[in-house]
Amino acid sequence: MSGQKASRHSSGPGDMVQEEHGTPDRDLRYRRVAAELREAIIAGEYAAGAKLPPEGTLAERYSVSRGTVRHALAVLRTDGLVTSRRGTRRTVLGGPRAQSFSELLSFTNWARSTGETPGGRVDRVVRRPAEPLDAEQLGLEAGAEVYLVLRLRTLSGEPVMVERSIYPARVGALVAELPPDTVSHTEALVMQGVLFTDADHTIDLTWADADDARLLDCPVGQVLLRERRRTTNPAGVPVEWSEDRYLPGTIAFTVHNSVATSTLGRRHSPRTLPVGTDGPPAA
Amino acid sequence: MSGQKASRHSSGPGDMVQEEHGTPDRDLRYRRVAAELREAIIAGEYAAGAKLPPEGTLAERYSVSRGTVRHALAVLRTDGLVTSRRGTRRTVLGGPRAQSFSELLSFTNWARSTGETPGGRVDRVVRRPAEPLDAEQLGLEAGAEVYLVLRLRTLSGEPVMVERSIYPARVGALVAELPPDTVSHTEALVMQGVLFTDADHTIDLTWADADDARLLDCPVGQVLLRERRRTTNPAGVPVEWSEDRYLPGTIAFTVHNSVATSTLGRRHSPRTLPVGTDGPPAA
DNA sequence: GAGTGGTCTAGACCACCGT
DNA sequence: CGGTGGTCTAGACCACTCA
Repeated sequence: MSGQKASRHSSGPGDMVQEEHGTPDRDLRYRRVAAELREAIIAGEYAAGAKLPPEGTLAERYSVSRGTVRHALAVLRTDGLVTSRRGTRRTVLGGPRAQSFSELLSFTNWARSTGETPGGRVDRVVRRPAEPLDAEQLGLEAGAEVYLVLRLRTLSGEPVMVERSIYPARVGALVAELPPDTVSHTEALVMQGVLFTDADHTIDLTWADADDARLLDCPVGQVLLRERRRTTNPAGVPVEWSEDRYLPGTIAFTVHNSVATSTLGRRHSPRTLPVGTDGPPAA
Repeated sequence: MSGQKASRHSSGPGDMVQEEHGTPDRDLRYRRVAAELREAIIAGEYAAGAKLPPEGTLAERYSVSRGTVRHALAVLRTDGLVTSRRGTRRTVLGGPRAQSFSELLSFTNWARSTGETPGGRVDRVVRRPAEPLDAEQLGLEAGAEVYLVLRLRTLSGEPVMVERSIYPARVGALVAELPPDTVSHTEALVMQGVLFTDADHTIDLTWADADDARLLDCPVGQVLLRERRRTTNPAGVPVEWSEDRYLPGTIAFTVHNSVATSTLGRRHSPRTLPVGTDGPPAA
């Protein structure tokens, strides 16, 4: 959402409706409508560039109010499936499909959604006092107890990423109890009632240290694509702080945004997180 | 927007309301409310972790309907300023503030919004037939005429990024006419009536070629953070296709997302765009 | 000027959270 | 159980696009 262009267009935050947190897809009417439209688009009933029927027509077709249709269309719009402009019918866009929050949050969910086979192994779990950056990101006192989980993640058996997740004590204790072969820590936590609702991501690059090199089977100093993520629960309390390092060529991050959907930004001077300037290790 | 968690939460696209394209911030009621709440939050009237007043109260306070308040809050939510959960009041989040669409779209706008001084110089403008990737991204016939604009971008005089923008003939012709010292091509285009409403971004890494090395004053083969961007107008017609290569350490990309706001994704196997596997040039 | 999307209202009901 | 946010409706009016 938000800004745009100067003269004719020009900014202004976009807007979105609220949403429920945990209902099967087709229970809610707007989701049902969104799902059916999405399927129709993907099935090719509406080709890229085609116009969608007017809201009123859709409302009749699905026997819902216009408001509900608009809610559904807003979902599709954020997903980057359709645009809209006053005065004309909505247009179907081509382009990549955005993924869901859970696919973003969890390597496992993401891999599964792409048909890949996710795997991994825990390298070590360490219980230690929070370092300054940990404390800051998790909103803890310096020195509070945290858990560090270092894992290698694989795709179809190939090493792809090293994940360093840091959890506050309460959450970390749950993670430490998980069976060593647990594929998705995130999923396990969710099932134990830990809620993940918001995440801030920072993407830049860094260089492999000894752990990375050993786990990814690459030289120390190898350039890696880095994603750092701070995830919070509905109350805004941080529940995870993770640094993921990907081998180049294995992954790219995609973002869709529009005048009605912001969320992405660039960062220059260190604001919250230092940018990866450390430079390649002497190695 | 979108998905969530498994058992209790679990996925499902989020949702957003539609939005208008070009009205001053405070004309619309929901924007006025959003703006005032945003200011109040930034001013510290609601600290991080604090609870916002209930929707009904806000509706009275601003003399609008509850629907309008919800619309405003949805804006703040997408910006990552507040969370929400049924049954409890909304919570104010800390964390980085999301930037606007225009800041994302244009290096110039972004730099200005951070207080930096953007600069740059055009290295060359080439009019040539579209290469296969260009044609695909711009939705043109192979061999259709496009304009390539190669520019060095600087921050406070320091080289930061090399931008290769490819425009379809109609748009390119406008760009080619711009005075050589035009700082913001995007802004200039907007003023000429070219609309930018949606963008797909892909972030990965690549290695400097001869042009990059010359302009950025770095060795050939230097690792660079790459952002490729395809921007479309409200009709879904591509208006720009750009590849930006940043020196490491100068920049990081940030994304906020929540159960109510997706847009970010990972990509593994080439779907639309090949991931940067080319590997460092023999150099 | 007809068609269509964006804004806004008023009210209803439900699901969930905490006390 | 009361408070609060999420869903849905029905209708109104306006702004913009396009023929």
